[in-house]
Order: sequence, then structure tokens, then C-alpha cells
Amino acid sequence: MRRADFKRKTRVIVVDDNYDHASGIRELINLEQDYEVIANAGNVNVAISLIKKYQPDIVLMDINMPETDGITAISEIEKLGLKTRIIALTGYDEADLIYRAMKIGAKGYILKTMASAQLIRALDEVSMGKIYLPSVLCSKFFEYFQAAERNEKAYNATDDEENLLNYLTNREEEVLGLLTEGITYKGVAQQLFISETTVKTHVNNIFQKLQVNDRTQAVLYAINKGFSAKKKAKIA
Amino acid sequence: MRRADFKRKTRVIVVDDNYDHASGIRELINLEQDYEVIANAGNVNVAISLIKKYQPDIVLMDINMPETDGITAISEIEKLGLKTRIIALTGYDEADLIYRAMKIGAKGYILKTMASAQLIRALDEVSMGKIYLPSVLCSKFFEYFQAAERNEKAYNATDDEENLLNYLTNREEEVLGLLTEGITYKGVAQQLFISETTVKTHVNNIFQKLQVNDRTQAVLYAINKGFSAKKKAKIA
DNA sequence: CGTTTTCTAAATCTTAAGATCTAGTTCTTA
DNA sequence: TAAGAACTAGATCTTAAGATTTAGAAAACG
Repeated sequence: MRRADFKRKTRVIVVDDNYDHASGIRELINLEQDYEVIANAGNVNVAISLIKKYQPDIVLMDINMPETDGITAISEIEKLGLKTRIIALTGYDEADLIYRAMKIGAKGYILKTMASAQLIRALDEVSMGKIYLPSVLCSKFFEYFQAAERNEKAYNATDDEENLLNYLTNREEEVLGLLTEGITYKGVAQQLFISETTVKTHVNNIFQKLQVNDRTQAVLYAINKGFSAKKKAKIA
Repeated sequence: MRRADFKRKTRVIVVDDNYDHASGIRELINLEQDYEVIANAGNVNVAISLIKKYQPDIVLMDINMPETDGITAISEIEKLGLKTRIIALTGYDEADLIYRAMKIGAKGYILKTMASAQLIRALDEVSMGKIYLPSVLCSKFFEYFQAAERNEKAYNATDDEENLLNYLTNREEEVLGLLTEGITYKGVAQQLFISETTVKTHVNNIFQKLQVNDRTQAVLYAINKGFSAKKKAKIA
């Protein structure tokens, strides 16, 4: 008696607006002894209520659907907080779709054009709690991911030149740090154990260095340039 | 005459503080006809100057090094803006290291314990401009990536309840929007074509609704809650 | 139709904020 | 050792900010 005979089958729901395609997948999966397709859904709303009802182990979600897009659907399903794992399914290997799907919590991504063996492998991997992303798609993902990170950086690319924060002294940074917490002169003075007039001196110097006119502008400048009130803990 | 005879070999620099290990890799790579190790570096500083000098096609970077860590090193190298591609190398498959390395631009990630064939495959893939991440590491990456995204969401999950911004009227939102640009009462009055005293009234109401004492705190609150000065264009 | 918001605005008052100048101490560095 | 930068702080002055009260007009609402 084999082990598998004891095991409950892994329950799958297929979401695809193309009925023929959904049926194809269903048959394919039902050939496997470890899996059973317990329902099909032609649109997102039906899918979500079915998922709520049956709480399947895995959802195969077609992303290229009219009406509500599949990405939003994944997001909705993830919000339910079930143990259900989602595998995304598309016709094309668009980098941004792969990125977005994985970002919001898909556990796998496969193309419809891929061999059926890939689908089964994806089910195997994902049902074991792993991520399944074929290397071609993995590459696509990282192209997009790294480009996104580069843009993020470029946006905050305040690092070297033209970052007026670099001209601040340590003490001025400390003071600015407190300003970015919305503290008054008096409060800053108390926290740093210096007089209020000293704080004013520092703040005025900060204004000049940052080329701003008041504390709000200074705080905004600091935040936009990624000032993080670091260096606070200074072991004397 | 084979095509490969014409091709310039792909130039590799190995960065590893363990000399024996670096030598091992060097020999391994030099067995391949398509690759040549043009230099070794035992620490990050040497590595960077060598990379600047030779501009290799690929850098094999050990992450587990004393002194400067390899992650920072990758970051530094990426900043140079060369066409050099970096493959990270570690002894263990720590998810956060994989995540951080890939995030800052590594094109591949392999473990020292992996077979030498993997190393060569990584070189092949990466030199062709692709990403190389073995499926085990790919899974690790996504574990971390998706967890990070979930936390990001949870952090901004200030949306509904307890977001005092929701109590603001349209006009108040407009005024706050201008405050978050560091504009004075007078400036706001001019932009909205209302009197300065009216602006003061609005601002005071904003303070009360947001439970803050001054404009800096109001701006900070707004920014932290994801206020984006939307709804600005209001077609009358 | 009366009531409640919302937007407007004036008057008055207090104080925190910001500008400017001077100056002493300490520490670094050429 | 002299020069400069950094941190400190007092004095003085101006103005922008913020608090508070009152109130009219228009729109929304029940």
C-alpha cells in the first residue's frame, strides 16, 4: 500500500475566462493522482466566492482576463488570509506582470505555452510550500525588479552632489533630526541640554546651508533627500 | 576554424578573502576556453581599483568577508556604472543576503558548496546578459521579497481607521497640500485667492482635526499617512 | 423650512520663530 | 603656534505663526 493512498488529494481551483482552456487544464490535472480540480471559475467574482467557500490548496489564476484583471484578483485573494497558494498563468512573459504578480504574493508563474509537465511541476513545488518560477521568467522578473530599484535610487539620487545635507555639521544634523519630529526650539534645547538661543543659532545655520526660509521647508528638504535621523546614538 | 577562436575571452575578476578558495575558482575557470581570470582581489578596496582599471566582464564577489561587507562592495561597483556584471558568492543560503544582493544589482547568486558546473553555468548565463539564480536560491529570494512586501503593506495600513486626514474638508485638504510644500500663509492665500485670515482659520481647524500644534507637525502627519496632495486639479 | 457644514473673513492677542551681531571655548589642522 | 571650524550663548528686534472669538453667505441635509 503506497503512501499516496493515504494522502488527501491537493485541491485546485482553476480561474480562466476561456472555458476550453480551463477544461483542458482541468483534465490535465485530474490525470494526476495527487491533484483534483474541485471547481472552475470564469471570472474573478465567482472565483473569490468559490475560494472563500472551498479554501482550496492552490488556485491557478489566469492573468489576462477582461473586466477585473487577474493581478487585482490575486491581491483580493491574498487579503483573505487563507493558506491558499496562487499560481499565475499568462500567455506572454511580460516582465511587469510577472513582477506585480510575485510582488503581491503569487507563489508561482507559468506560461500557457509551456509544456504540461511544467504545470505539474509548478503544482508539485508550490504545494510543497516552495516558489516556482521557470528560469526564463525568473530572468524577466529580475530585469524588472532591478530596473525598479534603480529608478527608486535615481529618484532619491540625492546621494552625492547637490545634497545640501552633506554640508551640515554633526550637531546640525542632530538638531535637524529633532526638527523632523516636529519639536520646538525649547524642546530641542531640553533634549540636547543646550540653551534655546544656541538651538536658534544652529537652526539658522541649517536654513542657510539648506537654502530654505523656515523649519517646514527644512524638514521637507530633509525628508525628500532621504534624511533619516541616523547617527543619533553617539556613544560619547 | 571554430567561431570561438575569434571570440575574445570573457574576462573575470575573483574577489575572495580566502586565497585558497580564490585560487581554486581561478583554476576552475581557466579550464574553460571561453573565460579567463584576469585578477584576484583579497579585499574590497583592492577589488574596486582593479575593477576600475580592467573593467572586467564579470566579477565573482564573495559576500562573507570581514571588514567591508560584500553587499556594500556590490553597491559601490554598481555605482561606477560599468558594464561589469556581478555574481555573488556565499557559503550559506541566507534569504536576506540573497535579497539584498539581487536588489542592488547582482546578476547571479551561487553557493560555494554548489558543483563547479553551476559556477560555469552561472558565468554562461550572466555573460549572455541573463540572470542566474538556482531555483533553491530563487525560492529563498521570494520568501524574503514577499515577506518584505507584506510588511511594507502592513506599515502603510493606516488607510482606514484612525487616519485623521479623513476628517478634513476639501478646502482643508487643499490648504494642507500647500503647507506640505512649505508655503506661508500669505502664499497660500494668494494661490487660493482667499484672505490670509481665512487661511489661518483653515489651518487652525486642520491642527485641531489632526491633533497637532503647528504646521511642521501637520506636514509630518500628512506625509506619514501618505497624503499626496491629490485632488489638486479640481475642474470647476 | 430650519439646521448643520463649509467656506469665508475680521479683530485681537500672545508667543514661537527667525534674523543678525557679537563673542567665548574647544578642537583640529596646516 | 596661528587659523579655522564647530559648538556654545547672550542680546535685540521683526514678523510670521498660532489661538480665539465672532459672524456672514452659500450649500447640503433631514
